[in-house]
Amino acid sequence: MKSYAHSTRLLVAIDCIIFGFDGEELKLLLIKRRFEPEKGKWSLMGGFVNEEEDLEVGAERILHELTGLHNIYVEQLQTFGKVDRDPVERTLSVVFFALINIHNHDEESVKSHSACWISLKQMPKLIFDHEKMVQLALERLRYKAALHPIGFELLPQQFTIPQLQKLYEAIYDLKLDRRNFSRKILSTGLLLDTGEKNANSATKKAILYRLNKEKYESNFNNFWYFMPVTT
Amino acid sequence: MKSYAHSTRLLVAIDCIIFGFDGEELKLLLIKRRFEPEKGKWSLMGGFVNEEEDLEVGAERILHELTGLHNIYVEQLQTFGKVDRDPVERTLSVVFFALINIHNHDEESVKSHSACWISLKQMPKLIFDHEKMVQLALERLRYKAALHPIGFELLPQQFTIPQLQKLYEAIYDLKLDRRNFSRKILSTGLLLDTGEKNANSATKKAILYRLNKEKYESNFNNFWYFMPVTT
DNA sequence: TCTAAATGTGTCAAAACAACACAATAATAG
DNA sequence: CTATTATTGTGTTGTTTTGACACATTTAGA
Repeated sequence: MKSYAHSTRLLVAIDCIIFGFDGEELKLLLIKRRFEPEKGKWSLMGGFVNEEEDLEVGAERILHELTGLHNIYVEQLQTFGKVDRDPVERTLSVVFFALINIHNHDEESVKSHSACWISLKQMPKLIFDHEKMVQLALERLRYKAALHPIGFELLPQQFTIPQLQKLYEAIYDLKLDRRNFSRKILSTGLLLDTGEKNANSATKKAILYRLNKEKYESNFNNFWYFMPVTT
Repeated sequence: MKSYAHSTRLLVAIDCIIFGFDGEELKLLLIKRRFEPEKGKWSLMGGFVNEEEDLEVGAERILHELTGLHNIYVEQLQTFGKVDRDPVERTLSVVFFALINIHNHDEESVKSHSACWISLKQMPKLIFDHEKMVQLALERLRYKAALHPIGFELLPQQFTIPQLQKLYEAIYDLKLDRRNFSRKILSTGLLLDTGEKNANSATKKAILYRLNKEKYESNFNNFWYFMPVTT
């Protein structure tokens, strides 16, 4: 048997939601679409699945094409398959989201794609159902970051507790108590004191930490309770 | 423009993981595959996506075909797309999982598909990558049921607290303290006392509760902390 | 050297939690 | 009819965690 006697075969795309954090705001790397329809409009970075390519490999290819990076945090979000989601032809979109350090990317390839880091709070209109994808990705990020230590993927190797707090505040769009946050984070044992201190600070220099990799990996699938419960 | 000038179109299947609970064990509704390859082997219920059919609609169609039920709890899990996952031809599988009351299903259609409720602890070998799908679905169920009140989907309309506890113990494969569990569940306000008591009990009859729908819906996306933290 | 802004650490009362005890109910055995 | 046994409902207690808040320390710049 070489194939199933079934005719409906669909075009399959991969779209990537790329999160970054600039120290103040949560941002997305968006591109200006380079072909019709909707040419010139804001869009997620995407591409079609190749014939002999696994989905995850396709996602990495597409992410690499835009950012120049390998080995970044990627997770499959969901597949969007509404019949009319693409006006040209029915196209399934397998959506991934990625977390990267906003300062680690290839400026050239970003430029050549007319890509831009845009704050989640100033999101422009996006093509097709891409806004729904972003919405879902944000929910998933909030969900996951509240329970698993993935926030670190958005920060540099060395970071301070106040930086980490600002990140969580950006993700959840709320203010946290400095002292309680610090206590909670330190109690996880995920942070290792590097001995160094933050250089560029106008006031008291904060301690630089790095991630405790062993603890991170061994306990990744445990639940942490980073966020306060809101009932 | 009528289509994209791109040739790779893929066959897309939908596979459904159907969870049930018989009062003691967590079970899956599995079928014996009715066509080649792997004819006669255990498999998840599935089918191909129709040309003019949304993914969710396809999932409901497939679930209805096997169980005779409509309006059941369904959630998209993930899309499996390894190039060689189906030996015949590359086929994407969009996987859904469903939670149903094990006593609500059409015996006839279940029989005609040679389907069977099988305990998770006695799972047979499954075709292709279906075991991975089940594994992922179980993880997702554990994840979700710890934080959101979806367990109720597996129980009859009226249920007792000991029944609910047995359900959670089955999902997480652990023993819980009866008294602490009761206190925690009641404190959510999700349970309404029906005034009735469990009939078929050899000893003290337990209070029958039903779900507080308003609370269920309004607070569904809040986090509940049903399960103890294991750090 | 004084000020202002940010950081590190500590306190305390309230809430949540795990471990455990005891009384009430209902079928069954004697 | 009573004792036994299994199960259910509810309470107690000491410990831990949490949220709200105070105070001292560091650094750049006035």
